[in-house]
Amino acid sequence: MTKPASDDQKNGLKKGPWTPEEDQKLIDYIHEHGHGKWRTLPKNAGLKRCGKSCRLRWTNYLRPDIKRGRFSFGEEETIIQLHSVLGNKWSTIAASLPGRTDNEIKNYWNTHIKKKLLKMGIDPVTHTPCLDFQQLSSILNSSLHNSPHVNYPDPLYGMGNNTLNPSLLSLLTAFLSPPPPPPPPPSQNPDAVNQSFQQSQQLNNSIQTFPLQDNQSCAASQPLRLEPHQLMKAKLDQMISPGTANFSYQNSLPNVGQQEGGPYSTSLVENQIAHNKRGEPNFNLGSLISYSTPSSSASPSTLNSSASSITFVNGATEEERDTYCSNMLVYNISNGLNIDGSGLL
DNA sequence: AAGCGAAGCAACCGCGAACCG
DNA sequence: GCGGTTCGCGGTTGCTTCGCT
Repeated sequence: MTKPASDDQKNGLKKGPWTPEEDQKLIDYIHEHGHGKWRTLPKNAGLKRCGKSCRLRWTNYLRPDIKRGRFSFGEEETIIQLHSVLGNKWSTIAASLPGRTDNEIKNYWNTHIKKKLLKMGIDPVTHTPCLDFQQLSSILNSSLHNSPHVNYPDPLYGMGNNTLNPSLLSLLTAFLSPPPPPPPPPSQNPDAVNQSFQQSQQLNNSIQTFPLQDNQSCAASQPLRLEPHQLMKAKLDQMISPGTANFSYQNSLPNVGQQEGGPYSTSLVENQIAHNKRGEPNFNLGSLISYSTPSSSASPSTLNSSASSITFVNGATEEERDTYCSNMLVYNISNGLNIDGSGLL
């Protein structure tokens, strides 16, 4: 059965892929007359296309300022951050990425980023973890037992040299993080969009602290989340023990040690960067995490003496990320690495 | 080398907003 | 204020390419 002819076809208008000749006609016409008046443009340019098709071809493909090629790390992260604020406002997102079209970003989101977020157990719509504990546990176990690339002797450590297994900690980070506040209603106002983006940046740059609780209270409130907390605490306690941990970058990040109820001693685990076969850094989450313990002068009333806290330096500016390699999570997602950070190693 | 499915991407479609007389 | 027209956006489709068997 043949499809009925559309209005465009009845009008003798062509559909489908553009030929180089058609492209050249459109380019020549727009160079001479500028764009706009899309309705009348094709006739004036001698094209058997509808105005809509011409506009799309120009804005998505022929425009001289279009940037081609692979999305950079920064671009990908901008997309993810803006999407978490704006949702599927592709044209608004595209406005923040010079040379990229809304269509290109939309395609890239649907074919790359969305799948990888899902693979990471992150809901691409809400940008919050969508794994339950059983799924998380399953991934932890499979990473421990089945990783063909990196033989981690421990699900949370690297090769036993105080290097945290970055992927699993990123997973835990996502799993343990509270959901972000609901996004503001979408707006086409550029000022409002910029403001939303800045707020998003500020939110991401802020420090999120998750106090570790004792077993009883944790089990009582959120039994399914008990084990990761306990596990992380135990591993970090072990890692931070005197003489075994290396610290650096202490002065390079926001002052995460000054918190209400302090003073705290805060250190960042040394950032140890492996490289994959392409020579690209395979970020270690060490730079994402600081570990705080109450100093001897901390008031017991403000902080239980047996408690510790894990502080996530979640985000930071692009420059800080680039400099201190603090966003292994997004990097791994963007570069097709496995959840365990292997894949290309 | 051929067949097949998956992935990637250009292009189309429908709808709503903006514009204009 | 209203109706018609144009434009732009987001969702979807379908063709091409790639990779695996």
